[in-house]
Amino acid sequence: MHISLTTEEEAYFASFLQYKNIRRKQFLFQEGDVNKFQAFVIEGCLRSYSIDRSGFEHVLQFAPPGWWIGDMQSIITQQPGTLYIDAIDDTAIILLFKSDLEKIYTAVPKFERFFRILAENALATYQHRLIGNLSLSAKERYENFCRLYPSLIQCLPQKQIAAYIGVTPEFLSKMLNQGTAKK
Amino acid sequence: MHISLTTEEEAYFASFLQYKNIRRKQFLFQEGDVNKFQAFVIEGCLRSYSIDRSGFEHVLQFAPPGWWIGDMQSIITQQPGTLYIDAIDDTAIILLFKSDLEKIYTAVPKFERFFRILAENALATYQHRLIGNLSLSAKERYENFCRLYPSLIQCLPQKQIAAYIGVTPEFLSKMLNQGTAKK
DNA sequence: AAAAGCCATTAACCTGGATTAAGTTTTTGG
DNA sequence: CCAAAAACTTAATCCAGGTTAATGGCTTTT
Repeated sequence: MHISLTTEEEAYFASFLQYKNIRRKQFLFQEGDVNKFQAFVIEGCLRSYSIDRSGFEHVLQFAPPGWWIGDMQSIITQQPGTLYIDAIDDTAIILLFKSDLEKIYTAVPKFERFFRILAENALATYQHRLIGNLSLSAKERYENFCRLYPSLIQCLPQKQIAAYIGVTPEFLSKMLNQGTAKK
Repeated sequence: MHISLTTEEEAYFASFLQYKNIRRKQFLFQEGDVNKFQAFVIEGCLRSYSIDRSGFEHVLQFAPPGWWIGDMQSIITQQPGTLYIDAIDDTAIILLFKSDLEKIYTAVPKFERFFRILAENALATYQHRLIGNLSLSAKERYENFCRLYPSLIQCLPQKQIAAYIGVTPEFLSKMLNQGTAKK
């Protein structure tokens, strides 16, 4: 994806990767920690979210297989983060530490390109979601969600979807059950 | 900022920059165009926004001096964009074309780093704003806005601020005038 | 200097979604 | 396999913020 590597470059990169398993409901990262790595999901699913002062969760991102996740603000500044990241299912991930990534950038500048492209794509995705949150109704945001994460609709508790699109679980339930004509 | 350059590198980079002036209310970019450049603001102020199907504007970004602006989605994919970009005041900008930027990346890989860091910072900013839109009241979003763009509060019409924080101009006006004790 | 817009304000009324508080079903961990 | 915890549903009530519309002050255009 995005760049092509020699076998040595691949091996060099792979030498920094750390494999890890996380059990359902366990935390990878909590508010107040300094986030020192990005995580790449191989199997299962992670989520990042914040908890507001009333105790409600707001989901920033789900990470099914193939997605990267981390508390970007904290990774960049190396200050304590504001997000939580935990596992929705038992999950297998690869960790890539910021300190290693900096070595990699120096040794193989091609990786700057790879992560630049990654960041630019993510940026465009968040801009699109923000516009959606400013201009669309709850139902339309739900439909967008279904388009973005088709694999997750079946396996995700409704309240997680509610926390992503920005409504209460009660409202989402009402919304889904009144489009349905009932005998 | 972010990287250090030799004088040759600086000159090489500068050779691609195109200076341009835009008059207040004129468009730099419109929905349906393919965005072929990023713009860097030297003086004045630009804004990017979308128009929803009811005709309401939603501001994605303001760009006072020192900020970059563009329709990221369109720049990446080179497909027609969904945003509008216009000038709030008479504005001086520098254009950097995507096609030139690709040459620059190849010639001086350091620039990959520069724009990676730029994209990562922007990404963290949008994540933060999204969390705010999910968890904060209109008044708190207004206060955040004042913190983010202190230089703009005075010179920006209220309806633009409303379109950024996600409320109607009528509601913003009500909100601002009822905290104030009158006589 | 009249006309035409644009912007801010105010006020009465409306509504999408929140809150609260049950009750029911499903999941899960032991 | 069972008890407890999560997750989902329903319904009544409430409210932040939207809608509509009228008014008056600026600014721009002619």
